[in-house]
Amino acid sequence: MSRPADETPSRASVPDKPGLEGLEAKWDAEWEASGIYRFDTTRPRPEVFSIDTPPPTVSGSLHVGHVFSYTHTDIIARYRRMTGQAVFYPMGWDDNGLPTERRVQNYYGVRCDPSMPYDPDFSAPPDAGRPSAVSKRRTIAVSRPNFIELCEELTAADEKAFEDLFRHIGLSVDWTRTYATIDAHCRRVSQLAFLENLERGEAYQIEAPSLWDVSFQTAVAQAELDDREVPGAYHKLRFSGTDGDDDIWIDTTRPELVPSCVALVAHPDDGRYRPRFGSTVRTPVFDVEVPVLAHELADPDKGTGIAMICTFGDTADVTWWRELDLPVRTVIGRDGRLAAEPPAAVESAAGRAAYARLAGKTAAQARTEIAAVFAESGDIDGEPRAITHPVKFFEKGDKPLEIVSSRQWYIRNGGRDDDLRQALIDRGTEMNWVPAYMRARYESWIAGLNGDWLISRQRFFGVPIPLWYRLDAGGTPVWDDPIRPADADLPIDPSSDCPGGYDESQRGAPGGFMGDPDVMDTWATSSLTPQIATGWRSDESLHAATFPMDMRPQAHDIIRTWLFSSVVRAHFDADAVPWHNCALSGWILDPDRKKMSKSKGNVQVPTELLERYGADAVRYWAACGRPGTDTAFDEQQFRIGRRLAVKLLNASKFVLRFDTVEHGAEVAEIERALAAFATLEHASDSRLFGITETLDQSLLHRLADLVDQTTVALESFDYARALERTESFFWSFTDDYLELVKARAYGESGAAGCVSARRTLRAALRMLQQLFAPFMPFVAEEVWSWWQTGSVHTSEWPQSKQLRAASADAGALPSAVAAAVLGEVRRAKSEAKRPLRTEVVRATVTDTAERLAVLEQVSADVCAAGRITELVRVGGDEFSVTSELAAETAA
RNA sequence: GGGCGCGUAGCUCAGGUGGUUCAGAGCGCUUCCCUUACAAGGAAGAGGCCGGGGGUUCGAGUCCCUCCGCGCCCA
Repeated sequence: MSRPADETPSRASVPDKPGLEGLEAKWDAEWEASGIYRFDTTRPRPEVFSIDTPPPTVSGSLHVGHVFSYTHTDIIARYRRMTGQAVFYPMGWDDNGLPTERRVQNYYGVRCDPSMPYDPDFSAPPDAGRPSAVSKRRTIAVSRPNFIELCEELTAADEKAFEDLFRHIGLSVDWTRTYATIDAHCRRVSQLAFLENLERGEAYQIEAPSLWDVSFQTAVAQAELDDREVPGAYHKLRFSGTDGDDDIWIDTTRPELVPSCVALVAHPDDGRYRPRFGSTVRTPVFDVEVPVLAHELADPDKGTGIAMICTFGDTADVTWWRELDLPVRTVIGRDGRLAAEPPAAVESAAGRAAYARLAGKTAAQARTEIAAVFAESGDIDGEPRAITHPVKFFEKGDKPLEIVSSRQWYIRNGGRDDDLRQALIDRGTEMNWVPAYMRARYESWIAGLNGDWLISRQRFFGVPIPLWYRLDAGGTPVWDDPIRPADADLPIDPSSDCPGGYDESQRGAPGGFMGDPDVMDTWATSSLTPQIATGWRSDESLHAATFPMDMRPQAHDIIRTWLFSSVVRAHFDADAVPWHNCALSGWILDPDRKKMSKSKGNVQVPTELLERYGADAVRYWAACGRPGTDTAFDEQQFRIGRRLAVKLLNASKFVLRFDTVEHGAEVAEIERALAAFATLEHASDSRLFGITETLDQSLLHRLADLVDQTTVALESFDYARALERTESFFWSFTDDYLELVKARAYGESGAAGCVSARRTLRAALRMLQQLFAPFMPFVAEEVWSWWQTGSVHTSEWPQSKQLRAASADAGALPSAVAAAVLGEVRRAKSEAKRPLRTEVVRATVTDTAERLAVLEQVSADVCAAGRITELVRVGGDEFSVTSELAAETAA
């Protein structure tokens, strides 16, 4: 009985009492040691599957949302790996941006002062991390490079926690390939891409009105806006006619902006005001003469149908100001307060006196004050009327945005260029969207753009704009001709690095230079993750093997930001799409169907769930959430997943026992037949399989169908369907097939039937372990290790061809007929409240001739499983089974 | 106001190109069973005019229209 070693691997390692505990740590260590998830850099592009993993924001805490969508991606990665592709699966950390900046300020008690030089001897304050101590002292000013060092120090611990979580849930990430969006590599890519955009004219700076957050003291981009319904009040104000014209009454929610009023505007078709177009009126109290103009953006149904244009109250003002060529009369400053002096146009003593009552006040304070001023002058009609109206906010802010004029950097995105806009919409059609309807969100976002992408931010913790400006003899910056660094010097920080040909003493001095004070928006770096991960401009062979990437997984709420901006960058950098497939995941909702978020306090912590149910069970729950669909958090699903994992352990143990346990059949003959049977892959002729029984052939037929279905589903990123089909098959495998062949596998009906059963069991088990591997990698690897060599995760994905050959066209019917009869017999026993092991003296099956013929082929198995002594078949139209149970024996 | 998605058993959801297979799964509930893989299990049962109304068709959860309700994105 000699057998090749590789056909009898470690049978002894099937445990008596298999369990799930400890599998995560065991296999994570094993995978790390064997390096099976490392990217093979020698493989050519067609054999590579590259994934643009979303870098999680590491400044927050972990929650189940992280487990959810990352599991979806991992399932695809594992499937692709089993199909033979080299999977490029890096991990990034997003530690660039406001959330980290704020945490560092509070944690260390520091503030960033970009004007300070780098201090190489600086170290973190000793009381860092102790809020009570930090809050009692003054904040320490540090340079931007020092501040970034503190950010890196603080985020390192968070990144460790995320990596631990991601390892615990079995992400098959190549952990040798990680990046952080604030690290030197990312800063370099971000700056280099910006400089190339600048050279090609895709980036430009301009002094223009832009949306401004007065709390954060920074400009913000269109993609970061939220409209919020807030209370306001219409103030009906009198503008007096000139040259004897009637007065005009306007409704405004922002009366404090009257000193910045530059015109009135009504719709060109509005008969009420048409006679007045071209005439002028005088503003109340401030007494400035302004024109009455026409523009189609004016809404005749709003208020009195005529609006005042101020510089600037909202984005409509900006449009009117630009298109009607109006002057600027600024009153609101960057701090959100009214400037000390009124615009020059306010000349009258009364006007200036009135303005003095507003100067220095916040917009809200000034609003109250000016209502009093107008009440005194009689220019307001009645009391302000309370309304609610949508107002633009920075998504992270809590004060309404103001619009101030400032010098900012932009990247073109089609918002002001129809050709570019169309080109970017066309890029969307080059990508496969999962689910397909998500493309509509992308297209409608682009269609609604009304300006280019503002990328400069007046913040500290971010990637600096890598430019300097010459200062003329008067110390004024020469904006039009920036000094750019050499590529080799990147990344640079212009606040502490010197441009070539200058020295530090010339910083800020007339005839010297100054650094650009701004940093780039966090999306300006995140939009480059495909370039960052694939070695763009730094590892050209890696880049060639992995870009454009195959898959971008992400949540649907950031299509307008991350997804769109990435397409813009790849369009410019590579004249290509950044990836071929966009897989959009949904959100986790709490059981009340509300989105989970920290602020709502309904976040589930994954570590506890992983402890209680195991990683495979948590992954099971995640995998049940279909692509793009929001999924409610349901702890019940974890239990089901756990039960499935346990079932796989037990079913594997059961099937594998038949290698050693023999009953009545000729042991030597069975051993010999099984020895010749390694895996189905090695056989090409159906006769060689030795699978002679109809029920076994039928199972293989259904298994072939399953393999085809799951393969198709996974190819189209529909992991949920693949899991559902596999799970459903698996339960019928254990509940019906295993019961039906149990006796035969024990050898109770001869050697041939025994061999057929055992081979089928082993072939099916092997494939089921593989089909489950992407979903439940730990338990799959565990049961695989009991009898196979190597990792299941690098085994070849099952193919249906050999199965079909072995199934001899048996079809699915024998399985269905056998299961149906067995089910009826079980029901009879259940209804009689008798144990399932009760003997059935006679079972009479009524069915069609075709099905009865099939039943005959599987009757031995059915009788054995149902403990049926005599099986009688009767022709008929309606399927039914009458079971005569053996008499109850006296207790 | 515009766009997208969703409304199927008490709950969570499946139902690729309309046709005995589409009226399903799991959970929950009820009953039974310690059967030699599994009692952190197994077997069986009850539960639904597939949101309402029209239409196309020989035939519609499945396609079209409309209404109602819910969610998300954008104005």
